[in-house]
Amino acid sequence: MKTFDPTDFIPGVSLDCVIFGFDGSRLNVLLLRLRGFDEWALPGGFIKTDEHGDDAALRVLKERTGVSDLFLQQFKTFTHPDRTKVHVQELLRKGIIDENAREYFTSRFISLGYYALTNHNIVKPAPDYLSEECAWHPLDAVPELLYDHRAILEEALEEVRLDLQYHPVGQNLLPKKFTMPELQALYEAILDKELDRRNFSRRVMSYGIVEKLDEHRTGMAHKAPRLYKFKKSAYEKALKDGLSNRW
Amino acid sequence: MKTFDPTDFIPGVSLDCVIFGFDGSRLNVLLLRLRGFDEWALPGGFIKTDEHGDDAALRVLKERTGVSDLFLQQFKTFTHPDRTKVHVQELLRKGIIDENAREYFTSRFISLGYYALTNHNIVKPAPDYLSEECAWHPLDAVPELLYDHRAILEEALEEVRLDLQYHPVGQNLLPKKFTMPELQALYEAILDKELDRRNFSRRVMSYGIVEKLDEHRTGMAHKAPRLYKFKKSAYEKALKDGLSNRW
DNA sequence: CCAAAAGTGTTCGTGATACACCCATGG
DNA sequence: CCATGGGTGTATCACGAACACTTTTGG
Repeated sequence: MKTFDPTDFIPGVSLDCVIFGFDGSRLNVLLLRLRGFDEWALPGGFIKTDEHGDDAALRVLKERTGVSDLFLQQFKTFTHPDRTKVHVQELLRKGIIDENAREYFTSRFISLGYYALTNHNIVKPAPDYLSEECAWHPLDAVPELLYDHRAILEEALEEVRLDLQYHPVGQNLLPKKFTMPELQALYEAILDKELDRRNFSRRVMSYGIVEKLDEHRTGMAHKAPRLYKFKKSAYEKALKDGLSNRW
Repeated sequence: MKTFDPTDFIPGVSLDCVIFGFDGSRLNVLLLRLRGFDEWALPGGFIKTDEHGDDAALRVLKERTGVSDLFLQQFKTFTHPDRTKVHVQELLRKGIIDENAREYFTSRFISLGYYALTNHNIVKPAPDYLSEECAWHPLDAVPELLYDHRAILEEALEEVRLDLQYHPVGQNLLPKKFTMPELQALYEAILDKELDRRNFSRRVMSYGIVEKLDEHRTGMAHKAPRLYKFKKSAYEKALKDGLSNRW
């Protein structure tokens, strides 16, 4: 692996990705543990000198997860002047930063927050060159995080819940063909709230974004649930235009 | 006025403010015309080396409008690598940038987008040191803008409309005491859409954020409309928690 | 007294909520 | 054959949309 060259990147600007993974019942978030640290951190990176921020985020995502077509959304930029201060000295002291990059890392950073939604299973977590572990953590058991990453995570979660009010969710998070209970479990995991089975399916169907298939998921106990798939064009239209406005 | 010293600011990061002003019937946006340019630009600025982005935006706002307690919202960061390329050469050629700042201005910039909502009347538009004019423009007659400012403006407007779905609007935009038709005119201006008088007032009242007063606005023709004021605590709670969730 | 705008009430339809019942499957 | 979960139907209620009538004011 080639070493980190600070001149490849614009200074003072980083990005952090809150990657949510759905495992069928719970939401998890992908975290890294830096060498020599007990705390964990959000996967992040820097923007190349001629790169769009969104492309940088996609690159980071691809590097950490192996997956390239995730739903990715910029949600906020974090600019507190001391946001990295608490841990950056420790980072330098531990000697995991190359000599030539120490100055780059010492400066104040603002960070673009992105969130991504993905399926737990298609992801192969890969640590970056600063980390020794990359792993999923369920949202109700998130360990201590570096810097202001805890706050970034919280805001990402709020943002996902807000987006859910107006935009369809599920593409990339569920298998191509999925059952209604699976989709419902996803919504319940994101909202951390139980929903009524019957009303849920009626509402989803009324949006016209899923299509009923003539197949059932067999093999498990109980009645075989019917399979559905997203209607691509309607789904994308709903992503762009929203699902309904109140005024 | 002291000259611009690039070492006071973090490099490569700017901010742009989309300041919407309501004049009683239409939404306007505050724009600057740079010396020697025909195009206009959003009021913007840079972040001091030890300053929070939000504080920098408040500072810019204060400098351009004279007003300090505006509702200000960060909504997106613009990171296209060539976003300023089209005009930055022209800017340098016109010689309105100090010699010592030319290098600072030449570099690629990412820009934090903020929007603010204010009352047209309480604002005293003041050009910055690069501009010769600072003036309101109605949304349906926005002139050519520099850089990607047109796109920033469009996205800000979309964001305001989205925020309107869930959050109260009106504080700072209307006088302390206002009439229901005035509030409705504001909503109509933002949404660019006519609303039903009767349904509107019922809905607003149901949110519990305004209080009916025993006063009327007299002096104009026709029936004297009743005055209302915002209930501060309920208004702020609604700003924070939103007005209603759909799931 | 009349035009124009403000205030209030009613109806209607849609969509959310809260239920109860039937169906399929594996053990 | 039964426990468990999946699928569908229906009554009710709240809310938004559409609409009509009355009230107040200045001219």
